[in-house]
Amino acid sequence: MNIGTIAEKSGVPPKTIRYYESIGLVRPADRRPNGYRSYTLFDMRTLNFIKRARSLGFSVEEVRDLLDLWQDKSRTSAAVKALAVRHVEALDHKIEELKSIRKTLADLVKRCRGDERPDCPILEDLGHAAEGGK
Amino acid sequence: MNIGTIAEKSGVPPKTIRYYESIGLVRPADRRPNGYRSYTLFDMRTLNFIKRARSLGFSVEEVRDLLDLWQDKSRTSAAVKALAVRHVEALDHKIEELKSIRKTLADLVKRCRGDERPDCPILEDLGHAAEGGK
DNA sequence: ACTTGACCTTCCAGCGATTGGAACCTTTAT
DNA sequence: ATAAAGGTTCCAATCGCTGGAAGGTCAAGT
Repeated sequence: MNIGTIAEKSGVPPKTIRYYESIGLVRPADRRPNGYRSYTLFDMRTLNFIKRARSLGFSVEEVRDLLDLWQDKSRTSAAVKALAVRHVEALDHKIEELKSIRKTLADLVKRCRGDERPDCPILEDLGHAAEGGK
Repeated sequence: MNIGTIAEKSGVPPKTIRYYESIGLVRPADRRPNGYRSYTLFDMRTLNFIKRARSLGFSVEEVRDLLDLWQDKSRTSAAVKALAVRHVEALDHKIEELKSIRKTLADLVKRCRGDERPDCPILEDLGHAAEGGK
């Protein structure tokens, strides 16, 4: 399988696959006599694993750890769970942060008339943060 | 006021202030005879405005637009509101995305025993995404 | 046989928003 | 006199790709 084929089948672009190889996230692909990378179904599974893990918001370094655990038959599920729990906590933190921002901004938006006049509570908040915030 | 002083007072690090100047987000600071940047209270207000806007999640480009509107006395509050509404929508989108990820992952975590044994629904999900996802 | 187009290769650069560090100059305090 | 603390510039790194240039290879059509 050439890189274009596995890219299409896995949904991971060729550029990204080469990038993953360059940072050692996937093992270097075998090469054909012409220099083309040659992929197997094993590589497909790995790419799908990575893609899924990335879509769940794990960083590339976390994915590296997850791949290690995946391949390590003597792993403990506790180790995997610990990694995942940390990530859920990070997600919770981020969500709360965004919700707080959203609330502040939505309040300002609600108080802004949004007409042709220049006075606007949004700009006032940003401008007066000088006094209020410090 | 030297850059260190305004940095401390505004909470924007010197490095960041110079960066903002380099991308034209703030006007180039006046220079003293020795080459040091010299700041005024006007600059303080601008930096505070930027800091507040950034803390509300506006991108630097959005902050640029907001600064323009702030300085433009003939602006309409409708223009400001439109910008803010777009940003609230972007926040909502991001929050929903993270919540969805969090839910998926929290379910997997719940189903993982987290003991000394190797079998783990989290790794199973990631590994079998190959068949399930495609 | 030749050409076109689609693939593959490598390497370098850029995105966003800083931040760190090196190498150097100036001011302030001891 | 000297050392610490501040300022200056410029280049590089972060994270996770992605785009583009310059070139080699392959399969199909004329």
